[in-house]
Amino acid sequence: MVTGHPSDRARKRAPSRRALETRDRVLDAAERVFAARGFDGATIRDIAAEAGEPVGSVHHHGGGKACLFAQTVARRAEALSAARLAALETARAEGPPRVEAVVGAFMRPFFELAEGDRRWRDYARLVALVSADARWRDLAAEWFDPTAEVFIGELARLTPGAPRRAVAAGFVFAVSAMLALLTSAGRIETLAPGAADEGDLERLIAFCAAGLVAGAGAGD
Amino acid sequence: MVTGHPSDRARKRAPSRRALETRDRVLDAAERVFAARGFDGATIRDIAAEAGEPVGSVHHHGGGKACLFAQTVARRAEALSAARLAALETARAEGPPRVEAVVGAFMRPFFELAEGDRRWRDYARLVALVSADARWRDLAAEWFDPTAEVFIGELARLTPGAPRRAVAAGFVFAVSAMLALLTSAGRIETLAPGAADEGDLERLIAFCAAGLVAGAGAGD
DNA sequence: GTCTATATGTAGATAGAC
DNA sequence: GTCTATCTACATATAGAC
Repeated sequence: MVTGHPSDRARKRAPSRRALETRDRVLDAAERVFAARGFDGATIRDIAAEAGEPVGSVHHHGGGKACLFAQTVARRAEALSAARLAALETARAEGPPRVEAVVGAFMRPFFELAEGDRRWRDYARLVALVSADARWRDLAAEWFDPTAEVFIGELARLTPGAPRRAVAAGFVFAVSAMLALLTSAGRIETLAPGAADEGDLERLIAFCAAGLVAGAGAGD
Repeated sequence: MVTGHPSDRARKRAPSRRALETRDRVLDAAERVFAARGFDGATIRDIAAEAGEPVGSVHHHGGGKACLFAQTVARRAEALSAARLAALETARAEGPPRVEAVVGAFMRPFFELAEGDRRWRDYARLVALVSADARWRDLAAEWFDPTAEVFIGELARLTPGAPRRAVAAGFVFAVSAMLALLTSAGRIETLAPGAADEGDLERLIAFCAAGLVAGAGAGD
């Protein structure tokens, strides 16, 4: 799958400010449309209309549909990783953290970013798409696996004796649960009508922390 | 989204045996192709080629793409629910079961069906697609929610004092983790290279059971 | 860099012979 | 019921004027 923008190879000069704004508008629109309709369900035309740009402009700045998708995923990945790693450092500052604090360091930054910012909620849907679709495995490996390794390593240190496979499995389960809450809180509402959603994040963290501890000793 | 087959309204007579076989071949092919490429990524032509049928035949038996998808989801839903409810009855036979037994009754039947049967593994991908995409909410509500209600009710009985919202949230987290393992065990392999996958199901059940108990008291 | 126009392929659906 | 041929729409992508 081609994901490199053509201009990466032969960029002649720095783009103008207006060009950068256009590029941002295109990426913002792509983020919304990919989040709403998935990769195959989205069309360049949808994105162009959403951005208020002509179709050709989306191609020019995006470098093709797959490359455009890859760019939207990459754009916020570093900020997300940085926030998570900073939270982990904070948790580690006073000696070995508890499992719950490590899980919180991974999850809370994403929810804080998503709270009140539609763009990060849309981005969460992109992350869920990438995680669920083997076609984007390379993208996931590039942008998400390094941080995952750090957290898995930290969790392994806190659950001595647990095989790495058990910790990795628990981490994958936890990420799935996190993405479910980030992208479809409505599903919980359907099964528990009328209740408020305050506290779901705390429930998620408690769920995953307890699960990681219990899973570390199971299945061997 | 239209999901009713035209012949539902004016079926003149029972279909011949050959027609039924054709219909089954079409549904089998649709299941494979939808599982591999998603709803938007799949095409009627892919399905026709996979089934060894002409394109028109797929339209005739499927009643359109959306209806065909709905049929593939519906086809195995009752068998899955029945297996789960039977397992729950077995667990309940000797007094109140433990949370872990209830989680196992929900999850084990699906893994047992998927083990060694590619069609059920493909079906798991369809279930994951339906769960993640709001567009299929009605389909999920029709085929999966009733069983979910039964299990949530049982779990609520076993965690007295927990608000229903907490139990429902835990159930959604557990289902997400289950679908992650059913549909992309390879993701665990990436993060824990070389290790075998024996025991992941036990880890999943331990993870979710502990998470449900811990989540029941959190977030309030 | 931007935008119009267009090239080329393929999608879902259907009509009508057999 | 089956299968061929076709309709209509829209997809991605690009060429080239400005």
